[in-house]
Amino acid sequence: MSKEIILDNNTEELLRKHRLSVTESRLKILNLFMDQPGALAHGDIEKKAGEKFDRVTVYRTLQTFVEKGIIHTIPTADNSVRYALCRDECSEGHHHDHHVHFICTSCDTTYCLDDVVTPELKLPKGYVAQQIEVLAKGICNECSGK
Amino acid sequence: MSKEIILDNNTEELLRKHRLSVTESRLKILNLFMDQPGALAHGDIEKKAGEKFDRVTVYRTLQTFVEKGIIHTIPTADNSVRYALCRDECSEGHHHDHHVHFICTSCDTTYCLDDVVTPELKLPKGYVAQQIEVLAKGICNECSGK
DNA sequence: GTAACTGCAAAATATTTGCATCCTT
DNA sequence: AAGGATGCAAATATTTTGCAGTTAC
Repeated sequence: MSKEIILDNNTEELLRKHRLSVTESRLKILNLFMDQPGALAHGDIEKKAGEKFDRVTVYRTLQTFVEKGIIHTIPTADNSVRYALCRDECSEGHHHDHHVHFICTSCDTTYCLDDVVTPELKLPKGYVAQQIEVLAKGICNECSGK
Repeated sequence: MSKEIILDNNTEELLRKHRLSVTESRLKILNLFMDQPGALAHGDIEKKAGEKFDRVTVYRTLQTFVEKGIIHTIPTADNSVRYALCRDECSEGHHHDHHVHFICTSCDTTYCLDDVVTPELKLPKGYVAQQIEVLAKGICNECSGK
């Protein structure tokens, strides 16, 4: 149906832009990221996709996307690894993740707050920062309004 | 037997303060943390301890220490989990990790920069931060001087 | 002596690799 | 047609659990 063509348009273009062949798994996984505001863990993807693809494919797809700069990992204090879409400024092998990540302690959603700028840090003498990540925990927009 | 109370004084006292029984594994693992400025991953501990204790003991000891507020986990973007000593303000079930963590891309040491204050963040409307973690990557004091 | 801790074995999870087959270009 | 991607099987690695023996208090 025509609905699928429109839906896939974005993602397909994104894949081509990164010189990746357009496959069903990649389109579907990419759509999962597009369809929701937060970040996804490996497990989420297996579940949400309705156990459609192999676990190994998910691993390899995520790894490819990270390498190509389509998604990035979000640091978390617990062991879990979460992935989120990169903004346009990210390019292969060189992420610009200067936005803030926000984890809601109520609904457990992880957001990339693209518009929140990472503040300046005064580091002790001798320390030179190349990249700064900010990870905020608290109550998100959705949950605080209810 | 009566132990070398003086040597173990620091770590032993710390364990007692948290009402943990003082055992050899706990003393040794705690000493590993005391003896170096950075953070340790589970694997580091197994290695540094000279394969003295069981892997399971390390898992359980680290978990106990985290629960009691003796150490805390440090978020990292790669999958690894690292642990570092908490400052005095940390108490059971309630960490005050408002200092900055710094990972040196040269020597791969993780530091807790206790004196660097986490800056204020302006979050979008509806978002309320309860805890903010800052993770800086770059060149550390040691490495930049060489 | 009792409760808590450790170490071994084994189970449960998570991640990686090899290879034959299928799909994209 | 050629190269890359997928899926299955299996190898590794990581983390958890149960339980018997040991240690701390």
